[in-house]
Amino acid sequence: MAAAEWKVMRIIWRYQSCAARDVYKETAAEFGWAPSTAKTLLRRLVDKGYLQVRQIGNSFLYRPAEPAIKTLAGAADALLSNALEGAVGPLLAHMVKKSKLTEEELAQLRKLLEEHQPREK
Amino acid sequence: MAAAEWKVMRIIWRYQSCAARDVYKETAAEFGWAPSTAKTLLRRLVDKGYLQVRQIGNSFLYRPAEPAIKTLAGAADALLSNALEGAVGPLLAHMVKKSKLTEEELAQLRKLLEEHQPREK
DNA sequence: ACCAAAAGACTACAGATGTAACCGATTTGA
DNA sequence: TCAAATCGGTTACATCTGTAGTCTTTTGGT
Repeated sequence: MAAAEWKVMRIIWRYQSCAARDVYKETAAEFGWAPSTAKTLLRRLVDKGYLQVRQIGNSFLYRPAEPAIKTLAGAADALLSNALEGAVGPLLAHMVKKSKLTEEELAQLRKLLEEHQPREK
Repeated sequence: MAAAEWKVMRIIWRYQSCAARDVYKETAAEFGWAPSTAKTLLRRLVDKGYLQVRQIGNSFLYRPAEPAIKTLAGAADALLSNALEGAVGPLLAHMVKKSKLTEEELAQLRKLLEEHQPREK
């Protein structure tokens, strides 16, 4: 998924489900896109299976084809396997440093690390 | 950076510094690429500033323009800002679950999480 | 000194991405 | 009811990516 497509996905996730118009209202305001740009992106996301559409009267309702976390996890996996094939530690460290995390998220991550079987060196 | 480019970067990182021939030997063996494919990728990576070249005799020596971790961190940052703009927790959790980490890496991550200032909810 | 091998440079071309105009159908406000 | 706004669909086009052929120059071997 390319950057412009992520922008559209984020909007859809926020709305949970919305019409083309909602999307291009936002992309116009946020990025100055022409409506047709948003429409093209929506079509491509449907083609790729990231979005589903349902017709409502003369108009269409877009919604994510799968839960956001699944899509995100897929992207993360692509990065991991594309980029480093195994040497993930330092990258995770970097991401933890740069991220804003809530107390619950921190707790969950600590728990995961406790449970994590270390790999032999 | 696209998938094919990552493949080349990984080879260069492994060699630290190498000639075009080393790269296309590997890409031929691993992915069945024609030598020219590897050469094109090398050129593009130089154009984009990911690789530096130095001439050695009639030939060129390629090496990373910046430390691998910096390139990787950049890619991770792009994913974070492209994809989710803030809601990193569940993604990190996913990555931790899927990763193989050494004992040292686990320790470092635990330490980072200890020190991490939680964000207000 | 010559020729085959190898290096890098240039060119190619299909598919993906970023960005958008135009078009015909329909809804709707006046 | 009639024109304006809107909808989704189709088409466009420049750039980037994946993959590779060709050309010219260098060079190592004989």
